[in-house]
Amino acid sequence: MIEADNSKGQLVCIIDADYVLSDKEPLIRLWGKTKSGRSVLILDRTFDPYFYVLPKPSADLDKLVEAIKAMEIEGSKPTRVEIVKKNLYGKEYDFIQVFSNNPTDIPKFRDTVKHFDGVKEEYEYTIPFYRRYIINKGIVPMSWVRVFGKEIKTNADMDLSIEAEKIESIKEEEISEYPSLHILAFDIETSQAEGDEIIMISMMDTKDFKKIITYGNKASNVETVANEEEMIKRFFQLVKEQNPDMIVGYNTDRFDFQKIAEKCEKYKIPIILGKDDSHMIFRRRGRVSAARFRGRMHIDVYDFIENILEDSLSTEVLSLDRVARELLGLKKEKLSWKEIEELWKKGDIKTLGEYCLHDSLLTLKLAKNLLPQIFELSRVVGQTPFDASRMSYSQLVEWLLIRAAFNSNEIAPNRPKYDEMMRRRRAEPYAGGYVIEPKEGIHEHLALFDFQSLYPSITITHNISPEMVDCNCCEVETKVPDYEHHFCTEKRGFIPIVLENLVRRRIDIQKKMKKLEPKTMEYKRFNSRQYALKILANASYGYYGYPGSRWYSRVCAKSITAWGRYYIKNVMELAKKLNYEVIYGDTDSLFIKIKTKKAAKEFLDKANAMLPGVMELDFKGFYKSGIFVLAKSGVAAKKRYALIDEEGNLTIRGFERVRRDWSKIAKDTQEKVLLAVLKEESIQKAVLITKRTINKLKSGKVKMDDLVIYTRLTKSLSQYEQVGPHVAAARKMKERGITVKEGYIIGYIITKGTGSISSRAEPVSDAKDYDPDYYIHNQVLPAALRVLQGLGVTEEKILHSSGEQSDLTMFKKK
DNA sequence: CTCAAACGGGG
DNA sequence: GGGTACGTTTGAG
Repeated sequence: MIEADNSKGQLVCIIDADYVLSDKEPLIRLWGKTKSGRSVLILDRTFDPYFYVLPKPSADLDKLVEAIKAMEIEGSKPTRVEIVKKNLYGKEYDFIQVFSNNPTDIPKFRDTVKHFDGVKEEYEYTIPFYRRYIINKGIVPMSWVRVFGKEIKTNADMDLSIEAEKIESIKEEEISEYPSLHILAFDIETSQAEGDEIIMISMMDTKDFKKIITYGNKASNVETVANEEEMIKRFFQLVKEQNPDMIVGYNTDRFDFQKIAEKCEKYKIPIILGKDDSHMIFRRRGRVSAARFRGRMHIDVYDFIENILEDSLSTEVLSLDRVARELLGLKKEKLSWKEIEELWKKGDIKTLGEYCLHDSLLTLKLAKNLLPQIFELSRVVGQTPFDASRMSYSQLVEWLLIRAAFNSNEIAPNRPKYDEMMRRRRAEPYAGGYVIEPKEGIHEHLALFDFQSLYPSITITHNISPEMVDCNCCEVETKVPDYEHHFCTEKRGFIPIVLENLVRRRIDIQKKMKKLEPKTMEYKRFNSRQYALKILANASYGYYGYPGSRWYSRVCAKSITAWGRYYIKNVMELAKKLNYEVIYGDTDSLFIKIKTKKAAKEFLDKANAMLPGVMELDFKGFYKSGIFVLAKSGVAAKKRYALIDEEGNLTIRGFERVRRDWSKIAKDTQEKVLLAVLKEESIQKAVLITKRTINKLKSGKVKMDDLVIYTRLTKSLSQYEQVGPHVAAARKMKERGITVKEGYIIGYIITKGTGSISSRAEPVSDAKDYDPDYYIHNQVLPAALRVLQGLGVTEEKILHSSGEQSDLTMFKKK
């Protein structure tokens, strides 16, 4: 049956996009699925890459156009050169649009053109071709299109391939659901003991397919092959057989696929996991290289969690077990590195297999849980889930703005050059949000109020946009508080318009949600979408101040925080005038001592009556009591708090996280302290645990194993300018004839004696004693205090108190 | 105080 | 299709 009926077109949801060069011409490929679940590849060869040139005002435009037309680089010439009117920061100019028939020509042409007489600047020469295409064609990933064209044959493993003649986007309102997708999760286990080998691979998909592959030992639940190489080949073969639409994993960009790539290089086997016959590529994108295969989207759930979701999680440790516990309520029995190697050595493949498969299961469940959120984010910014799931807040805002710019005939400003970025980074920090530091102690009967999206509201209300700063066109009615700038009140700025649109869409969705049952799929989809709209609006302030921003503007960023301080101070003054005590306030939220709901509502109404535009204060609820701590560390003040609500639920934030370069005794103590607080509901017990650990350290009875600190040598020994403890220990090892190289992880113990910490760092094998003071004050106490400080416990209290902390035991879960 | 260097996730 | 992390923490000097 041919579904590509040219009269009606084919309805396809676009999941991914890329391009290939075919006969030296770019061929755009859109990878999608129909409602009935058929996979469709759409090909389009009608789109040409281009960039813009801004001539100097003095330039002879026609002459410049001729010069650009005449240039020839490595046999390529521009295919078309046109003069177009476009806006840059709201002002219209004549731009020269330079087309090519090959995307790789664009940087070459740009490099040549920039030296031409009469050229002021070049623009939009770094927009990846497939992104340029979907933006210009109005195609939104994870949305539907109707494609008209003829069916063709390709080498891709798809149900249908269409050479497109016309592609129509379907409006968001018409179809908002997703096609059903076949998702496969996988996980690998490795062992450092035997040359860093991959010892096992497990898979699980949404069609009930499960598989564990290993080599060597046999077990009933696993498939055993001859060796590592065969196992990897078998993995590729199984992926091809199952032919899922997506592959998902946890930290697979940085770990699993890196390991697989290393091994494939060693065995000289190609990594073919896509739907065509192309190899896997690592697309460098800043810190992380994204593992990409064509036509089968790889989503690394961890990337998305690290970039975006972390802010809304209560766990501060992003390991698979902790994230799964929070989001799914599922526990992962965590095996340590050592335990995995022991199971492998013992040949207990059955247990190891179960463990490995369980990780695939958790990853699959996590993906099912998070993909709807990734898809909505993808829709809102108009980038593929592959890209959107790997973007930071700033990048998401940037791509949202680039698409909006195209739609309003604006040119996207360039990213800053390296020097400019460094200059921005070194710039003086400016005043941020207004903070009222809390008085020490426990505060009761707290009402929490916060501004609904304070910074986006300010941006919209006061028209904060770079091209609107200090205009000459209108009467200056309102200046930014304590700042010699004003924003135009006649015209609307580009960014406020974009934000207004986000806010309006969010309000519409929230209205629709009120009519739906919270359990329905539609409700959940809307909820994901309003969340996506919210985080993008909230990230826009940060984008003004982000050094890599295309729309960087310190004036805008400063003005936003200045207005923010102005409004929250106003609200605080109102509270004082009404004789309410403000206990704590930070940027956009404040805790006020109010006892009744009625009084809270009255206060809220009075506050909102004096706020302009879309600005609005919300009442978030009552807390029976709370403690707030402002832990000064360097320049920035980190906010930590512990709250107990009316139901008796305890919320603590800003406490966890000791890293791997901490000793086991510090990590264990922190974990026990946290458990005491959260599970056993006793701060007193937590203090006792810490005291006990300290006493044990003093007595000298702690096992040396628990004191080892592991740190990686990231360069060769001679290259170090600063000799940290691990470097000092490594140098001692070298002197004693042990090989140490870049990349090695050095284990050391801080021993007794005098001098710097480094000079007392001894390699594990040589350490005879340990310095209790160091482990108490630099390891155990900081780790425990990270949790306890927020609960009002100080170092002195742990060291000197008799253990009586009765004033704090009220912090209990019900 | 400034500056260099390491962490995260995975095993 | 030119994006070379990022924000935070620790210890040395």
